[in-house]
Amino acid sequence: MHERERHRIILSAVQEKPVITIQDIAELTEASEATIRRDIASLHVKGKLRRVRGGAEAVHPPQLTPLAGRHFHVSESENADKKRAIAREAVALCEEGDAIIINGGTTTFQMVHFLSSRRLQVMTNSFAIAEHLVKNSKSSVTVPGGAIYREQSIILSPFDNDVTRNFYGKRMFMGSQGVGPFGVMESDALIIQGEQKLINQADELVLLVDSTKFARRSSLILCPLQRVATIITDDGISDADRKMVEDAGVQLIVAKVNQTRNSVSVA
Amino acid sequence: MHERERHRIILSAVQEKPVITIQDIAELTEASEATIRRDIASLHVKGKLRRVRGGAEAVHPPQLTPLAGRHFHVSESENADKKRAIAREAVALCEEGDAIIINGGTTTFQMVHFLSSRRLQVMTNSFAIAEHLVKNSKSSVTVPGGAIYREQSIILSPFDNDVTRNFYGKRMFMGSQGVGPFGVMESDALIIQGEQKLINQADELVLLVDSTKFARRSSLILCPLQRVATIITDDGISDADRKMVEDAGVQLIVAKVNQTRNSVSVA
DNA sequence: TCAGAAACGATCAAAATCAATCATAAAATT
DNA sequence: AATTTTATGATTGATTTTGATCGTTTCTGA
Repeated sequence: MHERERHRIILSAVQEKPVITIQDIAELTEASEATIRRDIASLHVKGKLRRVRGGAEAVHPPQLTPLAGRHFHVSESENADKKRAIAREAVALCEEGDAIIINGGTTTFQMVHFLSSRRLQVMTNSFAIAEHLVKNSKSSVTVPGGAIYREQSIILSPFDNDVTRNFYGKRMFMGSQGVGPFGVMESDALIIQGEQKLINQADELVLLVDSTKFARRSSLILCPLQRVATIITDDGISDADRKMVEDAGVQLIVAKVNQTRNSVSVA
Repeated sequence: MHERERHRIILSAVQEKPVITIQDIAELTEASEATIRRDIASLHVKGKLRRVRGGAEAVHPPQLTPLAGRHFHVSESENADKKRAIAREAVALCEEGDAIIINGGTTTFQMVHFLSSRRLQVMTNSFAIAEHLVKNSKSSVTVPGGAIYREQSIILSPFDNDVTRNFYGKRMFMGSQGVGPFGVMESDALIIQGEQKLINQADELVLLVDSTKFARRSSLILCPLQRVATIITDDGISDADRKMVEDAGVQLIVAKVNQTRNSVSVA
């Protein structure tokens, strides 16, 4: 067996299991342990994996991330204050007992903080949101069936016959990658697939986007702007964008970012 | 078992329960207590957990779980060592890549510890199991759609049209309230409803019950004993019960509970 | 307070793993 | 074809890890 082939096997093995032993690979490749050690050492200096006593482990620690997915987290922290202010307004729209749908996303995730003292009927395809609400609220929580995608923390099924059909929401809350006159845009086809299903189950769509999203464009159009009943954004929105939204007949709610608590602003 | 793998298990265990004992981990990892002490000391200086007398605790404060199911947790601690030994045998039946179904329950939940270093395709109606596997394993995780019941940590839908139908498992692992010649018994009608759906999606049923369950009777019969392919229990099972199981044509696996460390048994 | 139990730290021997070396086989070069 | 280079496997001794033991400390319950 050639060196490259062994390396391929080693790297693929290290992806599958958090740690692999020298012996495992030696057996797998029918090479001697000495050779495997050299291979691992070589891959280690190339940064393809990390060498540990007894074997090797993946460079990306696949392990516990408090919520789900590192990607989810970094993106979560950007514009966190804006997103939080927007989320507060979103929750303010809800009355006790309402049935609502929350589509997964970093902005909509912020809603959980304000939902903890509420009692609603929530359907969400976000595993992270469901987890948080189950633990920290009195709301009833419903999820669609399907596989859990760690990166986006989304539950998604390729099938049409899931319980999503049996849920009806007064409102559906969703974020997006970008908004323009052409409609609501997303970049991930996977996400769109799940969103489409939910959209049909709600009367009103409420879009949660920070003001930077009006400048962003993305590749895939989720739905036309007219389908959206309300957009909630922050006070960084431009007059042009404001007009664009209102021309489309969409209600606009602008959340003040610094206003909330600790009004110790420099004023 | 290798150092990294042990560390993974320890961290995953400390996350699930606020505090874990040295013995628990020693049993879980089949390593000596001395080694676990060293591991904990090492993880302590790395700041991954906090070392306390008798074991370790999560570095993050226990985090109030007002509704996360206290019932679930207390019941979990009863017969924990037996349940864990049984769960170990259950996971040992699985081969890499297998598609399996895990029905929610306190005994089956113990399987997650041994699954953390495996890569399987898991379908489960237990929110707690799904949560743990998503965070601490590389297995693919699929859940049925429905409402989340906090008390049992179960996802349940009254509808028939969920994605459960689209999942097939080589084996289904389940616990139960009681076992007798009449069949497998449960007390909660809600649980039965969800279990019935899953049972039809698996070739083999594997029943995980500690030996006390053979004496317990319950009101509702889930399925006849003949439907079960394998029963895994602990070494407290009586000869009569053993015979009863074998007469029904069910394979019996007896997990040794105290076998692992400190073989200072009275011989 | 005291005795027994449990947990701890230190120590040592055994086992596992590693690094270094060398001989051989394969590959590449001349 | 001859020779150099490289890769591999085996061996040996060093290093690290592990498990068991023992004496000490800490906890627990009477």
